[in-house]
Amino acid sequence: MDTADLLTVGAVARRSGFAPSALRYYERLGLISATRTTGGQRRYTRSVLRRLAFIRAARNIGLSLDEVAAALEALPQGRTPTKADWARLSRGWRQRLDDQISGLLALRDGLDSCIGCGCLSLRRCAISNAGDRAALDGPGAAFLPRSLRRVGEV
Amino acid sequence: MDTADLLTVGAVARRSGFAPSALRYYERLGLISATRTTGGQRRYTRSVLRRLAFIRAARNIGLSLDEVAAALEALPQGRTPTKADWARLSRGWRQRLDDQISGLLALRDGLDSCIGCGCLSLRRCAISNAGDRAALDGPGAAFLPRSLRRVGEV
DNA sequence: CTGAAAGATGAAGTTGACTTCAAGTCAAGG
DNA sequence: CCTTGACTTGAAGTCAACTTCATCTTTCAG
Repeated sequence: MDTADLLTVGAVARRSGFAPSALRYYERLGLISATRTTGGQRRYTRSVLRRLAFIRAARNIGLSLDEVAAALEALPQGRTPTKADWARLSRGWRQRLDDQISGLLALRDGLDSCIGCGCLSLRRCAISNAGDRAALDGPGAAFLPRSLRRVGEV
Repeated sequence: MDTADLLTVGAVARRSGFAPSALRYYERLGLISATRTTGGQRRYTRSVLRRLAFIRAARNIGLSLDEVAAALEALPQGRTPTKADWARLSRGWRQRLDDQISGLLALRDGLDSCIGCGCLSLRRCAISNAGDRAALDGPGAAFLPRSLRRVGEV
C-alpha cells in the first residue's frame, strides 16, 4: 500500500461526514482502525470509507454501535470484504425496517380513530397504549428517533 | 372537590403506569401539578390521569417533554379541558406520523435496491445517505427510536 | 396509639453517542 | 528553519428522561 494513498483524520472526516472526534471514538470501540505515522498521527486506508458508510447506514437503520461492532465482527478476517459480504450483513435490516414501519402504521391508525373523540383513555386509546411492540420496552416507549422529533408544532 | 376524590402518588402511578419518580420529575417540569396535604404529601385530582395519558401518547408519537410542555400550555386556562381540546392538541400528530412512516419507507426501498449490490456508496447509497429528512439533522441522523433498537441480529 | 407502608427531599447516577477542553506535538509549504 | 494548521491525548462535559439513594416524615388501619 503506497503511503500516498493513506488518508489523514481530517480527510476521512470530510469524506465520511463523521467528525474527527467520532472517528477516534469509533476506533476506541474497535469499529475502525488506522496505522500511525512515526509521529503518532492516524493514517487510514480508503477501505475505512466503506466501513464508515456501513456504520452510517446501520445507524440510520437504528442499530446501536454495539450491534454495529458485532456485525463488523462477522466480516471475513483474511481478505478484503466484497460487495457480497456487505450485502449479507445488511440483509437482516429489511425485516427490521418492516417491523418499524408496521409499528408506526398501527400508531397512525390508532390516532385516526382517536382524533375527534379526544379519548386518550388510559385503557382504550391506541396511542397512549402504543401496542405490544412498545410494551416490550415498558410503558411509555418512544417511537421516534431524535432526528425526527421537534419537527412540527402540535 | 371532595378530598376523598384525591389520589396519592402511588395511586396515580399505578393507574397511569408512570413511576412515582417520573411523576415528581414531570411536576418539576411543570407538566402536572398536585395539591399538598398539611404534611406535605402530594394529592392529585383525577384530571391528572388524562393529562398523563396525553403525555404518554405524545411521547409515543415522539414528542420531547419540552414539546409536551409547550402543547399543554395551549390548553384553556379557565376551564377543565374538553375532549375537543385534547383532540385539537393531537391533530398535528397525524402529519408527523405520516412523515415518519414515509421516511422509513424510503429507507426500506433504498435498502431493497442496495441489498445484493452491497454498494453503500457514500454518495449514492440511499441508506448511508438517508434522505433529505435526515439531512435536516446533519449527517448520521438515526431513524429509529431507542425502543425499537437492539431487537434483532444482523 | 402505634407501627408498617407510603411519601418527602436533594443530590447523584444511568445510558449512548459523542463533543469539548487544555495543553502539547507533528507535518509540510515557503 | 519556521510557522501555521492539523493532529495527539485523557478527562470531563452534554443531552434527555428518568432512576436511585440516603435519610427523614406522614398516613392510616387496627
